[in-house]
Amino acid sequence: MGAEASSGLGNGDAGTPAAGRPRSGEAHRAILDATLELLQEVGFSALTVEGVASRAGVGKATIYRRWPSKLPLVVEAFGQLPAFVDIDTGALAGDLKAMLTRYLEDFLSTPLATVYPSLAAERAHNPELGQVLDPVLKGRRRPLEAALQRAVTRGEIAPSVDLDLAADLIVGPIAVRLFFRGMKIHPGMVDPMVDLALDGIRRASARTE
Amino acid sequence: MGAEASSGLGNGDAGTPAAGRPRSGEAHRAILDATLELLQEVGFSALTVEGVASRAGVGKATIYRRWPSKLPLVVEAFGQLPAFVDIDTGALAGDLKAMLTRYLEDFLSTPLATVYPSLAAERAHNPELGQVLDPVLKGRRRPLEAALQRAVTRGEIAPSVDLDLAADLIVGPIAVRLFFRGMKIHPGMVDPMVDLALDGIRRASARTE
DNA sequence: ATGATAACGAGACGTACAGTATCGTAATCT
DNA sequence: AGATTACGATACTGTACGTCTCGTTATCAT
Repeated sequence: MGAEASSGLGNGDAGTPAAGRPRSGEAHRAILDATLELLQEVGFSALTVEGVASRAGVGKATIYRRWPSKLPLVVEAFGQLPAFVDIDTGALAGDLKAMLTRYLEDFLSTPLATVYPSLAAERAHNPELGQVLDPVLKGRRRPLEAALQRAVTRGEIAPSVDLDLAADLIVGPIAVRLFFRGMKIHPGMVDPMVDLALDGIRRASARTE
Repeated sequence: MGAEASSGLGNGDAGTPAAGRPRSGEAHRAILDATLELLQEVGFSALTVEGVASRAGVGKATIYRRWPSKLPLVVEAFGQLPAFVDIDTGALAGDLKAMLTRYLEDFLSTPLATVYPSLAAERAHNPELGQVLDPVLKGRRRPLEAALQRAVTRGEIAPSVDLDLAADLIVGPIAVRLFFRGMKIHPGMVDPMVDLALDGIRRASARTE
């Protein structure tokens, strides 16, 4: 366990002299866990640092020693939420449908639906957040891009297609409905959505090949 | 003070019993204007009701007499921001490209980019907001749906196409890039985006017609 | 061992702001 | 004229951020 691939801002470790008592990894994890729990229970805007400290059994200073404010804490907690999982079915349509269906399930069992738009809202008015957030978001999309890249290799779509735009075309309708329109997306809705987007992408392939 | 009462048309409310001093339409507008100004200047999360009252030259009670909390105030101010403007060029692609280009311009000159995701974030955790917001959002989309409907009438796309989904497919990539990825969308980017989405929609037409 | 250093949980503190309540005043109705 | 209600202003309560100071504890250097 552990496998702390995402320790984030953690101490870069390079020859840290480390005088004095070292920071407690246990407290670190307890804080992130409490943050995720509370995000799920009360949502982002009602989340308080005092509540996190209390839930984690930690002093407020212990939180502020690690994160300068509430926002970066939430960003790091967000980074631990499930992202796209790469599924290789051998065909693009199958990959996308499986991956999106899986991702939608995660939305029901995690605070993703609350945290995602909150971070988007904050970044609109806080450019620094974007710099912290973008690498995380990029990592979360990677499996999607991998599936598209496989389709290119397979010859399913032309190399000339803008894969970044294609990914946005596929994810776009879901994001709009989920976040802006507040619709709950029926799993059965995924297939027609993917088909519609894929038709556009394939057509673009046919035209430019 | 105020020498308002400018002229006649008070509130011509039909049959308002209206005992006592009537509410000042001038204050109402000043509040909404101040809200929009401050949304643009400091963004949603830094907007305070006290700041709005001060900017509008109004007491806080005057605001809370009209709106039960900060959120509905912002929703109403949001409703006054520019939405899609229907442009009829005679062809769907032209309509959409013109409308989206125009809309993107509005994003640079209004607080839309800040307010939109903030409301989306709030609704995720506050169902009541959705009920207030949905009619507003629906109204803002209407020109988009009108253009798609014209295309159906014209025979450009099949009546069997899910126009609601089609609209989301067109708007989706822009929303994702604008709000979640924080990209600034070059006007020249609109055409390929519309083309890609439209290819999918037309293909669906060809298949089911 | 012994001391220097720094993190720990707890919580007091100052500041800011939401939302309510209360002023005295001003506008409108009967 | 009197009743009623909104007005701007401002005091008030409650909550939460972010800072700071406690006494304590863990780790390093000597």
